[in-house]
Amino acid sequence: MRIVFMGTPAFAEVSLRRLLEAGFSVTGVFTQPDKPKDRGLKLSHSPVKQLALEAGLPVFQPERLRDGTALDTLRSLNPELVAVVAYGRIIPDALLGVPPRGTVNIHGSLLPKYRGAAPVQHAVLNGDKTTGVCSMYLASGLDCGDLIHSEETEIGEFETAGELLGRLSKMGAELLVRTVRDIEAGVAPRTPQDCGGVSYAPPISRELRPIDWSGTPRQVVKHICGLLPWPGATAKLGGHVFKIFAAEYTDNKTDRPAGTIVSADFKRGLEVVCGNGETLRITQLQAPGNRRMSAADFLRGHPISLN
RNA sequence: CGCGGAGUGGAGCAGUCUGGCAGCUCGUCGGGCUCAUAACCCGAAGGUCGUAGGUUCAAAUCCUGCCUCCGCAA
Repeated sequence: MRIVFMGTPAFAEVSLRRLLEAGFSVTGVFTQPDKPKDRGLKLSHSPVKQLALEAGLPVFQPERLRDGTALDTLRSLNPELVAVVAYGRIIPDALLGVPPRGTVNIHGSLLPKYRGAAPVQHAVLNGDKTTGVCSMYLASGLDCGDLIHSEETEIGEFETAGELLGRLSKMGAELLVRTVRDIEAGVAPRTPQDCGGVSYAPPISRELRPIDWSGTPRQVVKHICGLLPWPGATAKLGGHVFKIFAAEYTDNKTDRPAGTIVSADFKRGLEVVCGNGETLRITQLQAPGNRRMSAADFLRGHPISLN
């Protein structure tokens, strides 16, 4: 089976690695163009490109997919199947028509729930107890193709989107291998999505960062977890805006208003009132320009006064 | 040359501008007090101030090179 792989971030890299381990013939890899990144704006390439280079696979990084060049490239690779995992672009219909066995995609949710760019983050943000991954045929339209396989998993109470993404990437990789094998054997199922259950998971943006203390402690925790590792939920406490990494539930209740700091010492921790009067203890945070540390450590050197 | 911050006992920080005894809040160890404590009191150990040079009577502090770490932005 000649496969062309399209993908970009770490989530996709796991799938490509698994495909190669499973012995499939990957004849070309499409990934997003290199971009200036990090301190010094060094040009860096995607995890998928990194792996492709190590594996000696041809890498293609078209700036645009609709100018005909990408189509010619894909045709010249003569794939039987195209596998897309978090490529970061809509694949034009013209490209979908190239591989005779179709174009398959791994998506980080149980479609039709959470179509779009950030299914994993939204599953966490919404406080869902479970989510999953699924494989599907790519069709024109956002994540609306026919389903092939899916697998469900529970979301940990304090599991971050990043951690969940890591787990789902492994599940997705296994699912991809299984899917490709089934297609190869001609036994892959094909089920249209249930249009009644459609919901969307738009890209995560920085505007989502500020914590709304009027929510329940669980909602706040889910907000924190859903925005990690990026962009991170923020809270204004004692005059500074902190990035919040972790919090834990307490047994305390108070009638003070939401957002009030009820304790800020390294013994009791940094405890903040939520909407229903229950409090949440912030355990890991990061001050501007500083690195991440425990709330207790931070308070040793930066006392916050209660008022 | 994208912008910026930081390296100081085990932790988090102050001190650097204006050079002059190594400091704060904790932790650790020993002792004490209390019905009790995430409480209090007394005492102790623990630091080549990232590194190499320079200036100086004197450098954590000023100058120069280097190393390491981190934030923002993408």
